[in-house]
Amino acid sequence: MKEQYHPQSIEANVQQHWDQNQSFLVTEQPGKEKFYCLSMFPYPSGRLHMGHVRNYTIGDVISRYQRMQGKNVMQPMGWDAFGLPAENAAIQNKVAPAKWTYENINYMKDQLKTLGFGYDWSREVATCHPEYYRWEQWFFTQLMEKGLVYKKNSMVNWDPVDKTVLANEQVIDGRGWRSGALVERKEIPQWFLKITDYADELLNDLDKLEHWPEQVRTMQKNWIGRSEGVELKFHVEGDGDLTVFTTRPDTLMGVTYVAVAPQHPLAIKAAENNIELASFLEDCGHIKTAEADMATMEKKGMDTGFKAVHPISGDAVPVFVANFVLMEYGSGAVMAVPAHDQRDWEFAHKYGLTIKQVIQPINDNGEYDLEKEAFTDKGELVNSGEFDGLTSADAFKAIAFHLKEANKGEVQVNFRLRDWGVSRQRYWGAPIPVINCDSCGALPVPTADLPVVLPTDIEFDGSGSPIKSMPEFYETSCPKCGKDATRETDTFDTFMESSWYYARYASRNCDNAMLDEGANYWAPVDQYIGGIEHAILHLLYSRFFHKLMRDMGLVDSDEPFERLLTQGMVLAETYYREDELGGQSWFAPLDVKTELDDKGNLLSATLISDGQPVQFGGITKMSKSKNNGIDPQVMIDRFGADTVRLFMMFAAPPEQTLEWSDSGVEGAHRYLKRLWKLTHDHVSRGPVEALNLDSLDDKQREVRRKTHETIGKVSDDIERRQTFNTAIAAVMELTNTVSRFIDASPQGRAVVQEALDAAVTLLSPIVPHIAHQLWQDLGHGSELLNSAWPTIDQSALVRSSIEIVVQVNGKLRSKIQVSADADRDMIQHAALADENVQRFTQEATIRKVIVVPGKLVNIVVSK
RNA sequence: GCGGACGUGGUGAAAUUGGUAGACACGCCAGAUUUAGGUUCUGGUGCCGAAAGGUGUGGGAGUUCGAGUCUCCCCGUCCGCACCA
Repeated sequence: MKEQYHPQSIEANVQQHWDQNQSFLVTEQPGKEKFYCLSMFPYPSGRLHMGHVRNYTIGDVISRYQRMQGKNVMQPMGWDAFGLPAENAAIQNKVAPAKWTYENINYMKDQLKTLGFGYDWSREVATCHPEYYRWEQWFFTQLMEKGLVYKKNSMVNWDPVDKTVLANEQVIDGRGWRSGALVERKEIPQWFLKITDYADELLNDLDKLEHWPEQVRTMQKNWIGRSEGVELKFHVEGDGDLTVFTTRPDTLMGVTYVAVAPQHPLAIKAAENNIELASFLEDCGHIKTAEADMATMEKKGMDTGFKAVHPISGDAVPVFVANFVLMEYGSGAVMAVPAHDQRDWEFAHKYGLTIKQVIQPINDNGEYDLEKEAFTDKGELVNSGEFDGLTSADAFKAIAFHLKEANKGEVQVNFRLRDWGVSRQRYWGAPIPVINCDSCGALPVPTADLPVVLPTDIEFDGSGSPIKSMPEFYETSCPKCGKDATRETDTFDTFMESSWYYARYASRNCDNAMLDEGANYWAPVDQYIGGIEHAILHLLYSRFFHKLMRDMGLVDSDEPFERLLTQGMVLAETYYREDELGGQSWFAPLDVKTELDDKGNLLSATLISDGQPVQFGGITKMSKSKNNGIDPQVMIDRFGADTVRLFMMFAAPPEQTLEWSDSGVEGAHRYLKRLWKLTHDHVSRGPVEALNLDSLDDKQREVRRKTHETIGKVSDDIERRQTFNTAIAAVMELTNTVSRFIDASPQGRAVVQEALDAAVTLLSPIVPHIAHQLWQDLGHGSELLNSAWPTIDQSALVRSSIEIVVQVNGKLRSKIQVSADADRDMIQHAALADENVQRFTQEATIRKVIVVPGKLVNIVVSK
């Protein structure tokens, strides 16, 4: 055994050993318990960042732990390879998206290998590969046949200068990020998947996901947003009926106006002869499609001049256009009750509209002031004619019944969830497998003609997708009538690819179907690990896809992910400068020099290369677009993979947000050196004899107890709590105990051997390379990777006496030792007899004594 | 704006079921050995205080024998909001 710890050579040797033995190649083994451990696959942005290291280390720790529990573990890896950054790189560096992507994959794969993750690389997928997306295309054609796909108009951000559709991310302060032009909302036809058909099941099945974090289930529940209400009609004089949905029909008699979206036909009709209104609608077209922007903008509206007839009272109320009403949501119209809805209240105040109270607190309990704000609680009806005196709940039923009788409305369940728009007007994605024929309409590409391969030999200049001006791609013939037809040139949303990759890993080599029986052997994923930022969209779409695949007979489970660990984001500072057009260029934190005051506040930030100031852009998740990803490579090169893995797991519990700082890496490295030296010193003293439990002295028993307590603690921390930081701290305590234990006797050394064996094994999922080496040095011929996880010897845990904390009025005053089997009276007696305790109880009256056996005594006194 | 989380020493954090606040580390201070593979080892370290002791988990209130943990209000930060992935 070498005296010095040399991570670079050890890691290279151990990785080569795993490679040669194909240690992580797995196959289906009926009869052996399987464990599918999956980390969210990365977008191949160029280099790994710390968020990846965190994610993949967690996955690897869990995989190796489960393997040592004797399970058949699969841990695959692949690439979420389509997406916007490849197009941006193409524009910036004049390199084709495919070439850029594949080069990034190669580089990042090497990085993953140097980190020693136990992946079965034979299952690797890259979503930009035709052999992957052909099955996605096939699946889409099947969904078309089943009627789960449709086309409708929907809004996009249009850059009138670059003549291209912009992602929300590419719209900054209402302008295109490259052109600086004011964006316009534009409606174009797009493909949708009917996720709303599955809304109920997606909602109800959340209850089955016991091993998902509560917060993720809550977020999904709120996102799906099931609500019961009434859909009703207002007749518009000189036009047709206006349909609205409300969850508060009890407030119907308080409606004093109705509002429609700027894109609503009624608004457009009203604007035909109203220049002012037309100009208002034009202004409304310059807000980007993101809901956050819609919700935070100034609420504005304008009277259309139309009057709507109240379905019960028959009163005429004005119809307004309001910029906050969404055309995509519901019918694009809402009824407004200013007295009982805060947004309506503010709008009514701004435009001088009537505020009519129809609800009051029951028995006048509760305070409110309609002069200051809306009263939004439920209560009892007033000013509502025949409904006066009813409670909100009863009024809901009565008004719904009334409307139903009059054929003007009915009870309806509504979802906030909208159908999934999967069309993108971009190049770097999977082509949508549809052929448009003038006579036959939109038809799926026949299975035999799949995949529709995306041409990769292209020039990309950023002004629209090149395949849209490539006749050799889009010119084709109709599969039905044979006449000339055109291919769809839009591509899929990249969430399509990431919605089913977990299943494809399990059927990786199947070339005649989307999935084979491997998918049912491995699915569902036993442990899924990924960033909390995916809590809603990716996880909801995957759940939807799994149910679609189930209904097509491809898998037989209901949910894709059994247990979910949502990793907290790794954040870093951001710095930028604005250019003349108002665009922003972002600088890597490592290239910026900062000055802080004593409290850590930022005084100044300058770019190291030119010494000029840069703006601080806040602390945000590491991302390509803000250029604040920290490359782990420097750290790996300097300290080795084990140190980086140990440090990352030790820094914080996995679900917690982590503000990146590298202080402490050296501490992790130092610990591994200490562990190495401790083992070396022990081994160099020669062979160790077997433990003889009957002959141990007290100190030896104490070390043994620490060893077995640590085994229990670490097992629980890894398996149940998934807090790897405390697992590491526990092993550190154990090795600290061993370092302080000076006993060169044969049994003393046997106790140390047991402790070191345990420490090395317990740490092996986290620092597998050094552990592999130390295990051999400790004299074991077996392969640590395949060894069994250690178990607790209960007899080692027995204590003869325990410490009890004594408080007086809740304040710690003393600690006493009592025998482990002492009862309440004995503990209380010992506590009251304690010298220190008596100092605080002598002059006072004892009111009460609380004894918590095994823990503490609290003596309540008063003067 | 809406939905979800988070806030503990100089720093990362621990406290698992309401029961010793600060485990384990980083940093810092003092000492020892002198350090060639990013030295090593020993001791100290929340704050105030000589000590006894007091005080302390973003701020304010409350429940309890006892609150970092539970309840309410406020402040701040982060994530998501359907075309970043």
